[in-house]
Amino acid sequence: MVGIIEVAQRAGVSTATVSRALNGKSHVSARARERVLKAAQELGYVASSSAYTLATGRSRNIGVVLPFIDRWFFSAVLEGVVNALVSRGYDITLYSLSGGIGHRERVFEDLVLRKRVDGVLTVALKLSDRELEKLTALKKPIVGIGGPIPGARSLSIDDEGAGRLATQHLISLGHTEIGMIAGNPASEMDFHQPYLRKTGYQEALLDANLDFKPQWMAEADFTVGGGYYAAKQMLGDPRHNPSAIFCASDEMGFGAIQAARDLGLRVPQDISVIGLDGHPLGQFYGLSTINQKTREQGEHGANWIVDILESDDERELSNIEQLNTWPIDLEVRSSTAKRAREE
Amino acid sequence: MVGIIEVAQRAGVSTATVSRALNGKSHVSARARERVLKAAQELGYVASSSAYTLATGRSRNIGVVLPFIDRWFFSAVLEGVVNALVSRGYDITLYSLSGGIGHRERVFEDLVLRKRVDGVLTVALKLSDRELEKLTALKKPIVGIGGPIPGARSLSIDDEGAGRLATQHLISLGHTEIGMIAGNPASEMDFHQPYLRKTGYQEALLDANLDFKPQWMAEADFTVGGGYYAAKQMLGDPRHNPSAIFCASDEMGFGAIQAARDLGLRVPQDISVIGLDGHPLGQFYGLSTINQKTREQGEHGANWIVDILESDDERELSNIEQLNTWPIDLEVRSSTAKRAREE
DNA sequence: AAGAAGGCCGTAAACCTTTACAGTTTTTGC
DNA sequence: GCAAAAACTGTAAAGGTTTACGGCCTTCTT
Repeated sequence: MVGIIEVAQRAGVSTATVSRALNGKSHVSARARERVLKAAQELGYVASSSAYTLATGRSRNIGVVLPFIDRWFFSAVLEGVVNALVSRGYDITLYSLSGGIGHRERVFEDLVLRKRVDGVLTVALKLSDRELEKLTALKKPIVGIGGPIPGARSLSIDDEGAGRLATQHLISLGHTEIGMIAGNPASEMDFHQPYLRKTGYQEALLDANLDFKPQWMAEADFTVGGGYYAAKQMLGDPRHNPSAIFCASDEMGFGAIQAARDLGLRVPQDISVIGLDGHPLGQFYGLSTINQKTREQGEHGANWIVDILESDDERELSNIEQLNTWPIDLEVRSSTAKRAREE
Repeated sequence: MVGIIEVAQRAGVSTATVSRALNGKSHVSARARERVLKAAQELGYVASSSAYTLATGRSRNIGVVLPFIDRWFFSAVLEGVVNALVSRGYDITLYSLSGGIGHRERVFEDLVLRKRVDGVLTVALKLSDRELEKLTALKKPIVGIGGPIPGARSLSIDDEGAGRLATQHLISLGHTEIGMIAGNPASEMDFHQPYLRKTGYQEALLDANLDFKPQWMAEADFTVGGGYYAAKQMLGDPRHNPSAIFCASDEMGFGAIQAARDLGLRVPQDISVIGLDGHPLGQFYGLSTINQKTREQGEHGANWIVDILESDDERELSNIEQLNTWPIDLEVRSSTAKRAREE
């Protein structure tokens, strides 16, 4: 195994100089630097990261912990995170909590803490006091994506505002009987996004002095199938079917569109549907949506935590934002249109 | 920061004993072990992983490199990999190549090699000779999922056989005009799955003495939208529209079903569709498919590489399989049925 | 031309653990 | 009860890097 000593010998300098040259530090003459670089290149030398970490206390590694991986939202965030971190020269260590009970505790106690990572990025997780305490005790920066973390920095959309905006879009098209397919408790993330989105919907109705009927509120599990089933029940009942539906996720929106079609309803002539996410399939289905630019959220969160890590200066650090409400876009496509139903 | 020395002092033993006790080695008395465990618990001690790695040369960390993360196949594999590795006490370092050119080289040269990982798991990647050489030179085990790697162990389905089986299923239902939506070169993975699946399809037709028309072969990019567009062209042409279609991915199958419906064709009465993947949405769409049990592939690959790492014995090592063809299941749902078209 | 300043460079300590080896205690067999 | 074997324990080296500190050499100023 080729180590720093071999490089030093070949370049005719000391190991200290090699280290300085390779890490781009100053106090190295141009000539020495060049020789070191050449020697390292020839020997194919790369510094051992464990030795580096041991000596410096930094691992250039961020722990990312998610509840699931194979659901669209999470994999999209992760994609953004990975790209941003690689560009900035950081590794990522991945933890998923989907392995069941016990898993979670193990992740936080054992794995994250062993000085393995410089910082932690959580996605849609509410940390327990104990977990938060452990993390802050180690002075590791934490950034949460997808919900506020008390006592730590976090980045998320305004779920309530998003629900309101989606509903207002439907109202602005003249709809007065507006249904919603919200999340159900079983699928609740740690942050109660479902609840917040529902609140936004209700507020928008209230503001517009519109009726609200309990039959216009259904719950589903954020999946296409769940949305399909819920929409079918709601739209299939001739006594009080709405003329528009707001779905708390795009995937449920896809299901709702399908349900409408299967019931012989045309979208958007007979029924308008709006989702919330910005799922790539939305374009295919023509689903109007609130785009929360998921991948960019991941990128931003990742850059943010690196900014924190690399600002040694205390003053500089305090310039870094503490809380970030991520902007959302209303994207109107072909699944929403002016209300056409005769009274 | 509490280190092994503090634990040793508190337990009244040497650091060597602490290390042995904590790592479950033998040659420690029950009494000493107990005291060490207690002291460690009280102090909240966890060993520094970098020091551990430096001393032992093992990192208990597997590098996983994928071309993309936010596509279904890859995130499903990843989910399986993560679960399996966490259960076995390994961390995972994630590398995605989706960041563009240059990225890939950097990943292999810089990151993977720095003794950061004990082994490498690649998904749907064909390693270049140089990359393979680097890796094997370091004696790091490599396992590839989703295609054979010459000179390394790998795990994949028989893509050709899968294509044949899907086609045979359609033939067995009496179909004689069978189309295929294959992958296009732009979306080709490193392993030419698209090509292999196409070959299987053609062989099945040949075996059954069935006609093949060029109009029955379309290419798409593995997405729902791509499948939709391709199917619409194929099914919309009254001169030679097939009565069944095999799609090289489930997502294209979803698109094909949608295209058929939009053309007024009933699935499966007018047109049968079969996919290949085992995508969770398949159940919703009633899509018949070849299930390749993606997540389990990930789990298996992960366990495999850990088995290799933990078999110190040479003989034991040789008992570990070298190549694995992953079994597939034909899952017949409601999108395929007996040919009903009159001649 | 001498002194000062500052840029370079090397030595060696520090980072924290594991483990070979040697030394000590306990157990076992007779 | 004794010798031999086994089990346990401690000391210290090793693992590969970074970096504080001090010394040396240039270069510039006056």
